[in-house]
Order: sequence, then C-alpha cells, then structure tokens
Amino acid sequence: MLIKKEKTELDARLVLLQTAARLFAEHGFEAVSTRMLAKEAGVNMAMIGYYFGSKEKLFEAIIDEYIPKTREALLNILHQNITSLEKFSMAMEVFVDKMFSNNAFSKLMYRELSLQQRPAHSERIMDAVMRNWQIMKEIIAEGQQNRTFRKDIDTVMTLASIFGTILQIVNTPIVAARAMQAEAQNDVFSDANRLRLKTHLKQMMQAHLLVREDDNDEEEEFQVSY
Amino acid sequence: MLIKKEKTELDARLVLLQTAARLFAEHGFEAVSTRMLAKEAGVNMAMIGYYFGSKEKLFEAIIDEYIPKTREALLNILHQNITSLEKFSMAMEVFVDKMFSNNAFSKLMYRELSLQQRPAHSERIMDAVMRNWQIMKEIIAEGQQNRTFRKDIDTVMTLASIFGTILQIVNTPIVAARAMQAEAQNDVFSDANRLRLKTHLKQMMQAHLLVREDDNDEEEEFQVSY
DNA sequence: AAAAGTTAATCAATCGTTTAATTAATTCAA
DNA sequence: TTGAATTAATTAAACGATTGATTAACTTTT
Repeated sequence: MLIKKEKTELDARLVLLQTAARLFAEHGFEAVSTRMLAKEAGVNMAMIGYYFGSKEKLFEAIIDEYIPKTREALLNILHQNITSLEKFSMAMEVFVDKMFSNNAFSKLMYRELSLQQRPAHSERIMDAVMRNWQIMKEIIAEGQQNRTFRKDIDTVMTLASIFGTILQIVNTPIVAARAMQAEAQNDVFSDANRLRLKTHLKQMMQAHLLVREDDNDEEEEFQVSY
Repeated sequence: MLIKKEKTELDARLVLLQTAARLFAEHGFEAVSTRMLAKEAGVNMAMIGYYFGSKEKLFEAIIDEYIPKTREALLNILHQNITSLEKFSMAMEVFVDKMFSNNAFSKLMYRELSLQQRPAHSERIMDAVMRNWQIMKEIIAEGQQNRTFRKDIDTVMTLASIFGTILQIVNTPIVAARAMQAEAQNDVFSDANRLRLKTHLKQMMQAHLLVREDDNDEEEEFQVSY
C-alpha cells in the first residue's frame, strides 16, 4: 500500500512529463516511441493521450514546463547598480548555469530549433531564446552609452559567440571531452568545467568588449583587422 | 530516348545520395522515410537496399562523400610564411566558408553528433571534427611560442567559441535572422553575412589572443577577471 | 452513484527491408 | 556483326514489425 501511495503522489502525468523530457533529450523526439516512454515511466500507454492528447502535445507541455525562467534573474541583474561589464558577466554566468544544469533539455531545445519540423515547438522555444538575446542586447547598448564598451563590435555576432560557445559544450560534450582528453563524457558538466567556461567567456568578452585606453573615440561601425 | 539517357547518366545511386543528403539535412534522418526519399529521387524504393544496403548505410555513404576535405587547405595555411595571427584568421575563414557553403550538411553532421544515436555515424564525424580542432590547436601553440599569443587563454574553450559561433549561425539561422531582423531566413547565408561573421571572428579573436603591450610576460595559467 | 483514473487490446497507417519477376545492358562465341 | 547467354538494373508487391492513437471495459476516488 505504501508503494501505491507513492505512485499516486507522483502521479502519472508528472512521471510521464519527467520521463519524456529525459528520453527525448537522450534519444530525440522521433526515436522515442510512446510504448518505450510508457514502459520507462511505468504507466499505461493510453495515459499519454489521456493527460496530454498526443505525443506532440506532450512535447509542448515539456517545453512550457521546463523552459528556463531566466527572465527574472536577468532583469534583476539589469537593474542593479553595477558596471555594464559586471552585468554582462553575471548574465553570462546565469546562462551557463541554466544550460549546464538543464543540459539535456538544452540539447533538446536546440535540436528542435535546428530542425524546425514542428512549428508549435519552434515558436515556443524561439520566444524564450529571443527574450534572452534582447536582454543581452540591452546590456551591450548600455555599456556602449557608458563609453565602457566599444561601438565597433557586431552585437548580433557577439551574442552568437556567447550562446554558441555554451551550446558547443552543452550540445556536443563529446567533442569538448575529446579535446580536453577527459576520460568520461559526463565530466564535461562538472563544476570545474562550469567555472572554466565562465572564466573563458568573461576573459574573452572583456577583451572583445571593453574600450581600450589607446582606442580613439570615433564611432566607426566596423573596423576590419586582419 | 533523350530522357532515358539523361536518367541513365546521373544514375540512381548518385541521385539517391544527393536527394538523401538534402532531405536528411532538411528534416532529419528519422523523419525521412525510404518511400519519401525514393519518390523524391524518382527511383524505386528497393534501390536504397540495392546500392547502399540500408538507410543507415546510405547515411554513412553521405558522410564519407560530403564530409568537407579541409585538411589540405589547412595544412597549406599552416606551412605558409606568415604570422600566427594570419594563419589563425585564414583558418577561421576556411571553416566559415566550408560550413556556409555546406550549411545543410553541417546541420546534419552536428545534429548527429549531438544525438549520438548511431555510433558508426558519430565516429566518422568526430574524426573529421577532431582533425580540425587539432590543427587549430597547433596554430595557437605556435603563436604562443612566438610570444604573439597570450599564454593565459583556455585553448579548448577558445576553439569552442570559434566553432560554436559558426554553428550558432549555421545550425539555427532563424535565431540570427530574427536577431538581425532579416526578413527571410535564407538571407543569413548571404555573402554579406559570411563576411560579417568572418570579420567578427577575426576582431574578437585578435582581442582575445594577442599579447597586449601592457601585459606582463609572466606565464600564468589562468587570470580571472571579473 | 458519478467522475476520474487506469488497463489491455486493437485500430489503421507507416516503417525499413526483402522478394520474385521483369527489363536493360553487357559479354562473347559464331 | 549478329544473336543467344549472362549479368546488372529496376520494378511492383508484399513482408513482418512498429508506429501513434483509440476503444471499451475495469478500478479507484470523490
């Protein structure tokens, strides 16, 4: 009876949601059959239809449930009384933390965004992604008005670098692991590597963004250096 | 009879290979059925088994056929009599060009590398990727011995930034498009944006890699700046 | 007694692959 | 060079397995 009670408490809906999130992240949406999912979750296959309507709707529910709620954390940073560089660094840390902690889900999200097979999914994910980009844009704009950030940088490409760097680690950890000669692939998501990624991003972005003493103050759009 | 001759010349094997590459890139491996593929290619479904053995083996054939042969171009750069920064910049340009030109295939490759569902595919792709990383590592090491590149940078993370930036554009062009307020998604792969990405990478990496005049010459491993 | 939750069984559809039959191309002795 | 024999290429049809979804009966909860 204890067993029954436990199973009732974390009801079928929730265990389906969690199991599906894990399996979709591991194997991809198409590769996970409703039977495999139900078996793994320990519930009947029909519960997917009962609680979510369909496999696709279940995916949408996962997105809505698991999509990182970073907006508040970022807005909080945005309104603190610190330098633009500090805001920028703290925001990058937030992204690294969120995407490391939910690395399986991040994989899932960006795979979906890359494929763009299911518009209902892509739109949900795009909304979340663009919100993050927008906030970073604002921090950069603020730093440029401060005259602490250079004005001849490409904002969009700079953001592509930040998120691209994190995603390179999160989406294909095996590549980073091989490059670091790490023995196990899980080691990539260790605290040490999390710090390592943060440190790199801050160091690189500081060099990239900050106005140098020897810079002239002209407002050039692009400055090719080769 | 002319029609027949044409069809014979570009034989079933080749048209299958090309069509599969396109469809896999567009919709993902699992989403493309052998029937859909055969219909699109204009050949009989059984030809997949006849020429390749299976759908999976067809994918392997695509990888072997389309995987960018960048090694010679990179080794050529490596042995030129130019500065390390110039080598690094030229190498980055090679990667941008290859991945932009074959952007659909790049998507396909990294999706496979992210999923890691089919080991035979992952290994083939990993080999190609690690060769590129290795060459970049060597250029960085050379620049560090030159005392033109900083020694307190994280080489692996730096490479993650370079490839991550390019992949962020290539794999999810819709994000970059939205951020740039580009109307069509295909515009992301325009020549203008290719140049824009190259310029950004060179500018950012120059700031990140080059030894500054005001730097002391100590050989610290990490220098946290926050 | 009514509603909510759960089950096993079954639905039609589609999957990747294989078969056996047919056509086209090639080979080779006459 | 011709024509039969051999091989290669291609076809339509069917294979068993699996897919996502749904049914109707059953159990539990309210």
